[in-house]
Amino acid sequence: MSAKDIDTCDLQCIHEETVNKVRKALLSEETIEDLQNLYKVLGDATRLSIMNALSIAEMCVCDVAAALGMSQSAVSHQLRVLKSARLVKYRREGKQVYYSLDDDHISKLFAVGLEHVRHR
Amino acid sequence: MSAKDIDTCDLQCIHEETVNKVRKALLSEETIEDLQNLYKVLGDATRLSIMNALSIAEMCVCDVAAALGMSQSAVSHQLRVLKSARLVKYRREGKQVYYSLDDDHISKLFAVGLEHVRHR
DNA sequence: TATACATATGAACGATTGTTCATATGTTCA
DNA sequence: TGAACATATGAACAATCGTTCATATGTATA
Repeated sequence: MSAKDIDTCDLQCIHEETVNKVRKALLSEETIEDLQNLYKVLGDATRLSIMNALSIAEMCVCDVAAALGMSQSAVSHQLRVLKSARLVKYRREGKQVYYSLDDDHISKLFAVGLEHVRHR
Repeated sequence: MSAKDIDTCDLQCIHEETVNKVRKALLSEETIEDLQNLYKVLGDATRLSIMNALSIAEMCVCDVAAALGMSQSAVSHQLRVLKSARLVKYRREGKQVYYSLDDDHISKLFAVGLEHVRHR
């Protein structure tokens, strides 16, 4: 039974004070979920490559596909995901739609990750 | 045929200069893959919750399980993932193993994400 | 308005991932 | 050394995700 496990654990191993302190200070489930969604979007090589490209220049969908050697469809699908996570923005000009990183804040997200990865 | 598509695209829509410029400036595939792995690890509510908890206090596996209402097994599995991404470190003390965030740099990763999520 | 083209979207398939359950490892203390 | 306990790990199943293929939408131009 899980009740038994928890009890056993409560009695034998847990630092109750720490656990209570931590419990009170935890972020809300909603915030954690938002963070999860953000990082999940960033956790894909295709999307990171797209963001990498857009951090260099504003580009239309076709440009991105050509630069990365991907299909138009795949790029479009992923741009949609990036857009709904507010990581990229777009502007329409005639038939083309030009995408770019949403703001400088996004580059920072990218940069902090890079720092970690390169730090050994 | 994909060759036809690419040609059509090349002739009709691509800004060749931009594409070439971007191609040259792209991060290496290896770097992108490292970034992907990092963010993928962060892109899970359980692991974020664990990191959230550890950012408040160093804790043993049992404490974490109790604080988050999770099974010991699930916590252990995820701590392993966090460990291999160098996001947490541990020290053994008797039967218990105490985990904490690997360094202050990790809190920054967390914080930058939070900023984005909270910014509207 | 009809055609061409850039982009978006829906369905479906294969691959990846997180949990659970069962059990193994490793440490302490009698 | 043997029992108790904290932690780790392996296998397997369900759920989630990214791609492809086919097609729809929307814009410009003849």
